[in-house]
Amino acid sequence: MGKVITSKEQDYSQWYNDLIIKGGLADYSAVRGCMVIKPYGFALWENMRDVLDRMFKETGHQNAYFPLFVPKSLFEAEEKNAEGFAKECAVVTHYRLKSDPENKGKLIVDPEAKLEEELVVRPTSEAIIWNTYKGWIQSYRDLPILVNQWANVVRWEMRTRLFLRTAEFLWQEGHTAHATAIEAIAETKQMLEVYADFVENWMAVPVIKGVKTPNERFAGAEDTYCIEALMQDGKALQAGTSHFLGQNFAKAFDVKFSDNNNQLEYVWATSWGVSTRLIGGLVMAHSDDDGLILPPKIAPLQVVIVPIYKGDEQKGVISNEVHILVKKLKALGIRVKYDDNDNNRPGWKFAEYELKGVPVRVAIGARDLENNVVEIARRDTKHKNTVPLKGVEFYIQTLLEEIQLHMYNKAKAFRDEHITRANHWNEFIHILDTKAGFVSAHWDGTAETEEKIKELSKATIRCIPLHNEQEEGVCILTGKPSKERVLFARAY
RNA sequence: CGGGACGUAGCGUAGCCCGGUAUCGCGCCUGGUUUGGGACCAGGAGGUCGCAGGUUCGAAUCCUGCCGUCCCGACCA
Repeated sequence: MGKVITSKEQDYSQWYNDLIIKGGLADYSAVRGCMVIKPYGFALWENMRDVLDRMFKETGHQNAYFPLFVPKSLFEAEEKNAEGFAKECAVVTHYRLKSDPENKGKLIVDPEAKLEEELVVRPTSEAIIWNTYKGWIQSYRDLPILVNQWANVVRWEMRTRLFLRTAEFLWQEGHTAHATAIEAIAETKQMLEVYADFVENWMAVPVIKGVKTPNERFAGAEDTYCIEALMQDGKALQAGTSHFLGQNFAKAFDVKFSDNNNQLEYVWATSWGVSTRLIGGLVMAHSDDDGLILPPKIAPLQVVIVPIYKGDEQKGVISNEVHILVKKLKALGIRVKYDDNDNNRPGWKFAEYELKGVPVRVAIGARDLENNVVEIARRDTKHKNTVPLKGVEFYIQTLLEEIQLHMYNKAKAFRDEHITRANHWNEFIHILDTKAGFVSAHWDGTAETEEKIKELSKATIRCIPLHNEQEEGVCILTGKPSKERVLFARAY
């Protein structure tokens, strides 16, 4: 027996860690709070990145790259943003090490090499970008600026979790500049739709689109839109955010443009991002006790073919047949691997690829060849089927689509079953403690009540859903009047 | 930053209470037999017992300090 995964039931956190580590997505590293993304995990990220990147370009954006370091004076320019991130910033104070005169072979920070101005390692890039945009924008003819960057950022978190929250993580951050508020708001909403489209249709994770309350808003934003996903343990996960920044950064960095009446106006801004955290969400939304379950559209490997043979002669015959099949599958654009490694037996391979979440497994043995069939196993349901070898590539192509759809539908059914209405406080707590998931409830709209609910229940307002149904009611905590329900949940 | 657990071969562990140079499983190497759900036999390699001090003839084991990791909480994408 090889790698054993802790069951979800027994210890959800450990189950999650086991999937990441034993599934080969990532490793712990020598750096506290930082992880190594292994080739299999990075291949998954690359697939996600490529799709998103294409979507960004289709919506008119271009990629650029801004510095990792932000001078402190720039960082603090937009006060709310700076305050919001201040307590999780890594700061560079020196630029040189030297040999320790008292400890041979060791190094110390050279006290002579103190920077005149500290450099903040970016927790997000609005500051450095808006400082740059100031030089790019004079006229309305320079607008809009639609830029995205793929980058790493650092947020010095107290507590880390693989993919969900690490000190350093990879993400993309879009930063756009517009002549009007209307246009900037449209951009903010457009990118939210792009994220929702990506997460639902490529990652097979259903999301709820909504707006954050002022409390939960991005520091420095006028409005934060989000997509919220639900994990199998009933906790919510913010999967992406898109911010309407108003003129806050333009004012902080003095970015003005002349409109067509030669009037000077401050520029309107947006920013939006998704990160490697999505991988954590993907894992927790779909996987089971046997390992990862990856949606075909972004799985690094979509099909693995395992030969079953006695002796080299049989293996040769099977391999000849498989090579033809591999070619056919590749011609259809399917990512396939033929695992003819002699070191592991079929049973081992079955378990290993299930652990890694490969959507479809094809097994071919001598017996199958005699009958001109192969055995097809799908990862999501674990169903096995014997199908004719002839035309099997089309069967697989269809099956991959079916798996993608099934994964989404299953996750959506789970999500929908876990949106529960609560009308009284006791009911609210009871749902959170027993069933979890989203709780739809009335709230009086004040930050104080929101805080109080969070303190008492550990649940936060995940969002006010877009196009939310208006309904008279009373706040579950204070009994004050409310005109719509909002979604609460305990969250990652 | 608080609470808890832990640190012994690549991984998972026993030994620690009661001090005598380290157990077992997986993995790895060699050879052979195997291959339809994590194969078997035989032989073999691999260890600063987290780090630094201390006690002792002798420390994985006892004492002190430090470091690190994970889990739970507060904070956050």
